[in-house]
Order: sequence, then structure tokens, then C-alpha cells
Amino acid sequence: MLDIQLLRNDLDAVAQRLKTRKYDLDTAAFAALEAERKTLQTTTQDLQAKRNSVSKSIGQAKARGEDVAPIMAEVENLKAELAASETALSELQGKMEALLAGIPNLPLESVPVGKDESENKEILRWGTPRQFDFEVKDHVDLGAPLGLDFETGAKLSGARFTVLKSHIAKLHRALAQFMLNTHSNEHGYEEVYTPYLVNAASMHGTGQLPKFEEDLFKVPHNDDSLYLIPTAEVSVTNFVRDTLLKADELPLKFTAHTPCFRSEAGSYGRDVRGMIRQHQFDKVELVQIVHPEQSVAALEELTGHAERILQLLELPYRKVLLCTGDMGFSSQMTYDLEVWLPAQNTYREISSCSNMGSFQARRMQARFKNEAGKNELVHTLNGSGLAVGRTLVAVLENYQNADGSITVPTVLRPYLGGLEKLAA
RNA sequence: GGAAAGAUGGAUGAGUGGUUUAAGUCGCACGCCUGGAAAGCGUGUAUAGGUUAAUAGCCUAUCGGGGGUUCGAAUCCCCCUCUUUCCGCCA
Repeated sequence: MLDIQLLRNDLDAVAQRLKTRKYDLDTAAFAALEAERKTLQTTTQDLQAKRNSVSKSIGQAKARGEDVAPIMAEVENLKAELAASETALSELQGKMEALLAGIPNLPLESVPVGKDESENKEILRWGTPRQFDFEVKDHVDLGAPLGLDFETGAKLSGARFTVLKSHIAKLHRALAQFMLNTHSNEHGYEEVYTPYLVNAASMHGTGQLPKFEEDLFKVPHNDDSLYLIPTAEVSVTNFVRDTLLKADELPLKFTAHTPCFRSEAGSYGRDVRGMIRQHQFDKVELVQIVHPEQSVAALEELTGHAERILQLLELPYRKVLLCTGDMGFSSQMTYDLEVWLPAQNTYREISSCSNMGSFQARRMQARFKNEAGKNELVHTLNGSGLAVGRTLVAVLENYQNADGSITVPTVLRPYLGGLEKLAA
């Protein structure tokens, strides 16, 4: 959520910057609402003040034993007038909050302006895609004999659900363990385990609600609903919702391995083959809660932590700075990491690392006591370190051999009892 | 699932319809005192919003959340959430 003061003071400039990310802010409508809010709030507060003082004088008169009937008559009308005014004000404020909740974050100055992913800026390429002297197979064909089972997944739950067995299941587990160990032992993150079902307030805090409900799985519960997390960003970042931190507690760094659930109603037809796009997938997430002055540097650090996983796995990747038109709703700057997939002969997203600035913190009321003793919003960051399913795909495709077996990356061997090769 | 007790500012803790403008204590900040410190004394110490040049004043809201009764609610009524304890069930 943007600071409403920013909109009040600098409406046109905000609207212009939002335009670079394809959001059209109706400035006239906002200005009209704001003008109405101003007068309505003032009159409401005046009425409240009047009611308070009259009520007080009733109490005082009673204490002196005087007749209060005349004063009571005086406030007769006040009550209805105040109630009407309060109702109108809260409706208006609700309207403005709804509008505000739907406005995306402002991109930082350093983010290139662009309309879509074609205008993203490549920062670097790491590693060299391997040259194969045989016909490469994709992960679906490679995985089938090793335990990658789409048919059973479809039988149990439908399209975009997968069962992993034997070698594939173990490789999947090894990857998650390796990532989690690296981040918690070497990168200074505290390992956490979180609920996979969260309430609407948490989803609102990180920005999934109210705008992206169709992408979520919703579960009825006690006359209410819970939501399956689409990423551990939601559960972990919300640790600090409604919290006042001490300055010396920052930064907080958490890592979590969780399943992620995405309905993605709008994605039919995309990546239907294989486990690139699933309704359920595992991810090791990195979250940082930092001092506002540190968030720009923290994004570089956090992205580096995700890159390190790819480097240790010796998977070629490229790092891309997303342009304004391709960024997520809550982000003010995002790096994507894209891993090389030989069968697709291209780089595919495997991690997304974002600096959300104070956008989520404002929604969550996550603050810290700053040097001046004032409460200030923290900045939040998160990134995938990495998406486990897609990493599995990348390992299968990049480490494949002519006979269909898979060489186990060196760093994973300790997690697989020293196994060097996966073969049917 | 059943029963009971709770939720008040940074912490603790009083407060059963109107001088409560949320007492007192602790903590914290500043000052006095001191060679320095402690103790003592004094002053101050919530958040959000409105108005404003203002981080000055003034005003409004906030006692777990929501709704209600009332001229007036921390206080009375209803619903919900969470915490603790006991019973049941369960991995």
C-alpha cells in the first residue's frame, strides 16, 4: 500500500510513475473522493467534539443536582446527525482504502522503464550451457523412468499435480535440504517452519488480497476461510505484522522450505507439459526485514544468496532486472534468476527476488523504533532460493547422460548417501 | 467438542455508567543534586488521523476485534478471536 500522504501531496507525479507499470490511476476520481473526505471528516469530528462536551456538562449538572432535561433536549438532534455523518465517513474511508489497496507499488528510480518482459535488462550470465553430443531429452522423458509420475498425480488431484517417486523424490528432498542448509548455515538466515494455511489478514498484508484472490486456494473454516500460501513469503513476512521492533533487532533474516499452492486461474495453456507450472510446488524462501536505508543493499545480498545455490549446483543462469511493466504488484525492484534449460534451449525463471520497500510493511503495520525514537515502517524483501521443482527440472536436463541417466551434482551427493548417478 | 478464567499504554497493574483528562508502580529520557555514580527529588514519556508553515497548539479516534444500549461506555448487552487451566479426542 502506498502512503496516502504521497497521493494527497503529489498525485500527478504518482500517477505518472504508476503509468510506467501499466496502472492507470484515476486522479480526478481520487481528488474528488479526497475533497469529500476532508469536509466530511471535519464536520464529523466537530459533531463528536460537540457531543462530548454536552455529555460532559450533563454529567456535571447531574453531580450538582440540577435538572438536565433542557440539555438533553438540546442533544436530541445531534445524535442522529452524528450517526449519519459517521456512517457516511466510514463508507467513504472504506472506498478510499479499497482504492488504495488496489494500487501497485512505485518502481525505484533505478528500475528501467519498459512495457513487458522484452524490455527487462540482463545483468549477467553465469556459466556456459553445456554442449551435448546426443539428442537432449526434456525432464518429462528423463524423469519418467526415474519416478516422475504425472499420471498418478492427475488421477489423485487433476492436471498440474505430480507424484514423485524413488530417485526423483529423493533428489527433490536433497535439493530442498541442500538449499535450506546453505542459507541457514552459511548465509545467516534463521530456519523457520510455518503454517501453510493463513488468514485473510496475512494475505492482505503481503498484497495477495484483495486483488489476486483468483490465484489462491481458499479453504472454508469455521464460518470463515483460510488460504493456502502461494509462497512462504506470506507466512514468513507476516511474522512482523502488527509488530513494533527495536532498531537493533534489524535485520531479521528467515528461510523456510514450504509447499506453495497456486490456482492461477489465468494460466491455462501455458507450460502444460511437465512440472514447470504446478498447482503445488516446493520452494525454499528467503525473507529479510530491514532498516529502510538498508533495503537497496539487502536486495543485492539476498539475490546473491539465491545465485549461490545455482553456482554451487553448477547450473548456468542469467540475472535479469525486471522493467517497470513486468514487476509484481508489491515490488519496487525485482531481479529474476533464470536457469538454462537445454530441452527448451532457453533460460527459465527459477527465482524472483524483490525489494518491497515499505509497501507491505504499511499494510501489515510492521514498524521499528528508529534512532529519533519515532515509529517507522520497516522494509521487506523476499526471494526464492530456489523453487525446488524447477531446480529439479534444471538438474535433470543439464546433468543428463546419453543413456538417460542423471549425474548427481557434487554438492548433492552427501544428501543421497554418496550416490553419483541416478539410473533406472 | 465441553467447562472455567482472562485480554487495559514499553512492562506491571487499578478502574462495575459522568471531576478518569486511564490512577499507582517499574522502565526510559532530560534536569537538579554529586568528584563520579547510585539513591533521592523534579519534569516528561502511546498510536493513528484532522487542522496547520510547524516535529507548536487545538480537535477526533483508540482499553483484544466487531456490533448494540445510552445524552455519555474501559465499565452494561450480543457475536467473534486469542491466551491459560481442566475434561474429551487425537499424531
